[in-house]
Amino acid sequence: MQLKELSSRSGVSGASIKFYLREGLLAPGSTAASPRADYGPGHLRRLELIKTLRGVVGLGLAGIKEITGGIDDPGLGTVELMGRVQSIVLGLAEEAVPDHPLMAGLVGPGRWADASSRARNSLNLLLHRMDELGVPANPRVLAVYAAAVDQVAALDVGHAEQAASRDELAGTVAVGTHLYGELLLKMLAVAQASRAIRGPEG
Amino acid sequence: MQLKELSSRSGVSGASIKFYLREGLLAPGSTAASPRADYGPGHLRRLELIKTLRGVVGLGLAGIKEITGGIDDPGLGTVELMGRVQSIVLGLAEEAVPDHPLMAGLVGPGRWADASSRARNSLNLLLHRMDELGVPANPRVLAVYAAAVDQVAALDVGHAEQAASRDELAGTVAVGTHLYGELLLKMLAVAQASRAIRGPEG
DNA sequence: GATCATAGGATAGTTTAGCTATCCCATTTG
DNA sequence: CAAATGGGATAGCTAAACTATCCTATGATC
Repeated sequence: MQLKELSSRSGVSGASIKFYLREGLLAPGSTAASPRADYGPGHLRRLELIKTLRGVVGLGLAGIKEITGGIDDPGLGTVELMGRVQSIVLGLAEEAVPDHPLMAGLVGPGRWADASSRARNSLNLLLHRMDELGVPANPRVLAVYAAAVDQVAALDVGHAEQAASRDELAGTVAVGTHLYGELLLKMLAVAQASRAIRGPEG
Repeated sequence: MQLKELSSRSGVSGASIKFYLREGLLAPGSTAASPRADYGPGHLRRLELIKTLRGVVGLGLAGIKEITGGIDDPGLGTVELMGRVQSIVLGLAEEAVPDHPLMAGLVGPGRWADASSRARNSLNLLLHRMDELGVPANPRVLAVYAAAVDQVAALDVGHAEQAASRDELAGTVAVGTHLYGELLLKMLAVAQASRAIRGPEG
C-alpha cells in the first residue's frame, strides 16, 4: 500500500507518517517494485504501536525510538526486549552508584537476589536522591513496601505470552506496566484517603 | 528586599521572578513604602516551593498555580490543602463516572468507605479506561493490590505535622507523595525483575 | 542637585517537542 | 496528455517555560 492508504488505515496523518520516517521510528517502505514506496502490515503495526506508546503510555519520541530500536534488533531476545520496554516506561536508570545502606536490608540472598541491575540501580539511585533532598526513606515504610510489592510480584500478570509480533509484545508490556503502575498508585491514594478520614486507628 | 536580592537569595533569575509575578504564582511585593516593590520572607518561601515543585516533583506551572492558589486561600483548611496537593501531584481526576463493577468489591462499608471522592473517582475512571483500552483490570490482581496498599496505608507517613508555613506544608506533602509513589513503583520493578529471573515458583 | 544604576512593566525572542503545511518535481494513473 | 499523488526538503506552528531587550521613572550616591 502507499502512503495515503497507510494514513487512512492507521488513522495517522500523512504528514506525521513522513515525520516518523524522518525520525527513524518507521522503516522506509520498499522501493523495489516502483520508486513509490510500498508499505506493508509491518508498517501498520508499527504505527499502531507508536500511537499506543504516545497516547496511552505517554512516552516521548525518544523513548519510542529506543523501543522500536529494540524490536528491530534481532540480537535482542524476547525477555530482554520486555525488560527494556519496562525500563523505558518506568524511567529506570542505568547509572550505577554505590549501594545505599538501606539496600542491604532489601536485596540479598534471602530476597530479591540477582534483581535486574536496571531496576536495582534505579531504586538505589532514588534512595540516594531522597537523602540528598533531605527526605531520607523511612526504613519502617520501606519494610512494609517490600512486603507489599512481594505479594504483588508473586502474581505474574503474565503479559503478552501470546503476542503475534514483537511490536504487539512491546505494546502490551508497555501498556500493562503503565496501567498497573497507575492502578497501584490510585488504589494507594484511595486507601490513604480512607484512612485519613477514619483516622489511624481505623 | 528588592528584586535583585530576592533573586540572589532564592537562586531564581530576576527574569523568572518577573515571569512568576506575571503568571500570578508569586504575589507582588509591597509598594506601600516606596513605588519599588518590597519582597519579604514569604516571597522567598514561595520561590523555594516553586523550585521544589518544578524540580523535584516535576509539576507544570498550571499545577503549581493550583497549589499556590490553595495556599493563599484562607478558606481552605490544612487537611483540604493537603488533599488538593496530593490530587495534583498524583494527577487525580474529579470527573465523576458511574461506578465500575469492580469498585463494588473494593470500596464498601467493610473497607475504604467514605474514601475521598477525587481518589475514588480517579480509580473508577482508570478501571473504565482499562476496559476501553481492551486491557480490563484483572480482579485477582486487584484483590492483591488492595491487600498490599492497605498494609502500606496503615502506616501513616505522618508528613509535615510540624511544617512552619503552608508553603512548607504543601512542599513536604508534594515531595512525599511523589517520592514515596516512585519508591513503591521502583520496588515493585525490583521485585518483579527478581521473580522473572527466579521463575514463578521462587 | 546631577548622574548613573536599577525596578518594574511591556514586549519580543528562545528552546524543545511534536507535529503540520507548503513547495517542488518526478511519476503515474485515468 | 493532464490531473493527481508520492516523497524529499524546508519552513511554520503550538505550547510550555523561560530569557532578553526596551523603556521610563525613580532612587541612591557623590
